[in-house]
Amino acid sequence: MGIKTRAEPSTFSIGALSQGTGVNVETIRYYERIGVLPSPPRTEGGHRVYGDRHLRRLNFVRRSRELGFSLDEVKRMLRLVDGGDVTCEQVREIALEHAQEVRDKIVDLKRMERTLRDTAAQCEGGETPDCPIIDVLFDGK
Amino acid sequence: MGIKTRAEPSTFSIGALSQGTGVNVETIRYYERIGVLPSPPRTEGGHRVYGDRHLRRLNFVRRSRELGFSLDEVKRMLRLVDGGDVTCEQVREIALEHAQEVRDKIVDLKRMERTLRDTAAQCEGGETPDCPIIDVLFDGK
DNA sequence: ATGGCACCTGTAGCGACTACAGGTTCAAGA
DNA sequence: TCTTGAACCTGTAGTCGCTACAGGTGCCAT
Repeated sequence: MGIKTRAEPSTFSIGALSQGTGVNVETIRYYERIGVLPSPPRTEGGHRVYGDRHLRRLNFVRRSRELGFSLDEVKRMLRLVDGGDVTCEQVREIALEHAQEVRDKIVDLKRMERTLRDTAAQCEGGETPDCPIIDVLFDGK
Repeated sequence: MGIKTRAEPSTFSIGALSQGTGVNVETIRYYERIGVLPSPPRTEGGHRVYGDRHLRRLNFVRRSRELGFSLDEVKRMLRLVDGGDVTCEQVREIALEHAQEVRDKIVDLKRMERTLRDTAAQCEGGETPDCPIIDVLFDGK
């Protein structure tokens, strides 16, 4: 038998994984519970033991979340990756669908902001009890 | 005693109020429970009876929500209105604070959208199992 | 051996609703 | 007047993506 030349893969605790990814410990356990992360092996005493593949996967989840993907979308993408037969097309579809949702949301928020600005502009901000903002909210434009 | 010349104020059911405001029946009851709407009088049998002031108030809530105010912000504004000594300044403060939150949110979403677009652009969308989107999500830029 | 921090499970809370289940009332038609 | 059945009632649980306990155990350094 040959000597093992490859180093043992590094393992770490949930706290270290949290540090390494910036994802909260509670959130990591939550992700496991809802099936976003696989259940890792445990120590005799029941502590979770993670490896590099968990780190990579959790970073995937974190980056996706930062881009506003829902956990459901993340799950769908991970399922494709796990299936092995993931194609660009499938992932691109999810990403483009999501991008459209984001654009729609931006349009919504811009409309809100404009209305807020317009309404507040009518408001002198004095001590008057007659407030145009209140009037608009009560009785519409 | 003189004849009453003013018409009886119109009253309506929760269903009619829902129709009139576009707010779900369940949501109206929810608003009452959390103290955004006052408890209306009831019929003998326990059905809620609403009047014009409820309609006005619910429209206020709906419009505020459409502008993205949280129910807590709505409550604060209504408290000012109810107090009677509402000043423009106080309401304007809430509105401007909220407008800033909306602007921040827009900045966030725009950043997301840009990243999504950039990433998806690298993706030919073919049958290739090597997907740049997946790569970015796993391993960062 | 022991102290104390990190870990464990399970549950409840947030915001803003929505969706039941299982029962009662109301109003219109026969 | 009686009978439908839609609309109403209460109370509870589910949604999403976490976060925050409480009450207990493991791990490691001293």
